[in-house]
Amino acid sequence: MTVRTRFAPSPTGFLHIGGARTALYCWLESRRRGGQFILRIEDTDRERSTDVAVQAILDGMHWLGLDADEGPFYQTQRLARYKQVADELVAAGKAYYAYESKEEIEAMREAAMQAGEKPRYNGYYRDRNEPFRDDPNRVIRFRNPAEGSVVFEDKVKGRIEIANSELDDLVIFRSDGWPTYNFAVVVDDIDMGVTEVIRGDDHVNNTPRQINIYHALGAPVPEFAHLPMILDQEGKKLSKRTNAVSVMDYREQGFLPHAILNYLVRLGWSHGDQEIFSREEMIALFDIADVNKAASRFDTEKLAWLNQHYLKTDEPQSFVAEFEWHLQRVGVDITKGPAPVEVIAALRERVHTLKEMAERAKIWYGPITAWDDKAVAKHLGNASAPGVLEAARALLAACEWKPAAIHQVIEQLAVQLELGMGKVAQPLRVAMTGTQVSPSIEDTIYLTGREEAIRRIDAAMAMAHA
RNA sequence: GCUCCCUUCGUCUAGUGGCCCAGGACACCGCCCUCUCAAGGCGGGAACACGAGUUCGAGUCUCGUAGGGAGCGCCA
Repeated sequence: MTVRTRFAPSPTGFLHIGGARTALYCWLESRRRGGQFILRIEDTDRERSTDVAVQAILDGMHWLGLDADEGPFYQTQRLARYKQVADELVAAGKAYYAYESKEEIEAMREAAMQAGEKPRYNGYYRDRNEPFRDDPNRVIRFRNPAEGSVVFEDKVKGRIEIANSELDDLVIFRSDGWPTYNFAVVVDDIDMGVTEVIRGDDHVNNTPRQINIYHALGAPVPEFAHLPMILDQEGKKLSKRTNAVSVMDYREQGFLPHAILNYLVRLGWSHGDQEIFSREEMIALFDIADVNKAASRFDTEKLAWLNQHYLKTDEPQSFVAEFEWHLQRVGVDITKGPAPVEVIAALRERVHTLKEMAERAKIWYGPITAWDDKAVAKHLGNASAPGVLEAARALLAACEWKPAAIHQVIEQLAVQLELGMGKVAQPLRVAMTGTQVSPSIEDTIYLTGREEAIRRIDAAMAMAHA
């Protein structure tokens, strides 16, 4: 039987980083084993599900390149099927109607807590054999086995056993006519032939209940793998308030999708000492059974390192489009400056993100907007600066406009004026950028363009004399 | 409260009884290189939560303690 995994988010928010890792692992597991990856939107919570969130999740998945083989399926479109299965369960005596109000249930829970027990349903209607009646409080509850225990071998956590006496008769159909999560997932996973259920470990405690439903339905139980949580830098639960949680936030911060994937694949999983994984390597080497049991923290510094690694080793062509997206976001008109690929070549070793790259590229697409006083004083205010600028102006007006040729001009200048490279390059750097930090001087000048470079030297000469 | 789960450098991790006075990576510090900033090279500090056991031998097995997390919904 072929392996089928599924990613089943509920559309109540954006695709967050933990969900992205779950999706990645599902995707990798299906890819390595030659199976299928299914996307299913769990939108039975009519109160909180939104179309905006559905779109955000789809966009996030697409941006990461985690394309599904099947779906997206929507649970809201499968209502008739859930009803049918629930009715079968009731007919077979494996589920029953119950009529307590929410308030009554709440009171029941509190009473149980008082008595030092788990808060749960007391089973009032379990053996009452109450027939269907039209009642606003009517729900369908699953008749959970009273005896024995449920045991399963989790591919991440290992053997897990929970006594049925710990489980109560959960609601599988709400009074509003919609199925609950625990029921809908099982019906869907059976119908969709899911063989590997890979999800967050906040679902571990639901698994025994679901296994009981599989049994009641006479369906084969899939394999389970529960992934530990991803915590923030402080070891706290990731929260929208203090962390970037949406994968699209990471896009805005200038991270490459592949860097995020590489970071995520190593968070909780490893292959010896290897840190860098191409898409193909991930697929070939990843195994859900090798995932760690413990929660891990999200370390933006390491993500930044990976991002830079890909920035400086990937073919610039492969991410120019993404870079141009960032250039536009910082208000750059890319027709008014150098080709973005050339900017990438100059900056890729000096920044960690595309956002940073775009910020620093601004100086080549428009006038210098700010002068660093210290830089001006130090490098334009010294004795040799005017001579350097003047000589450079003359040579740059005539040389071939290529970084290598410009480099020669600078060197020639240093020899001619009997100055160190620093004395020659720094005044020019300040002239080109208004600051004392930039890529190599020849790249900086080259990207500025001849006309503009000369204009900036003129401006700098005025400042040097003043 | 009850149930389930987790615990190796600051962080991500290697490690499946001897190869470990614990390896790699990020971060940090130092040196080198150098037109600035980076990148790169070299080097450094830094961990088996604790306590009992089992064993000739334990980071690795068992039990306990402590700490952390998740769940206990007509949310997913």
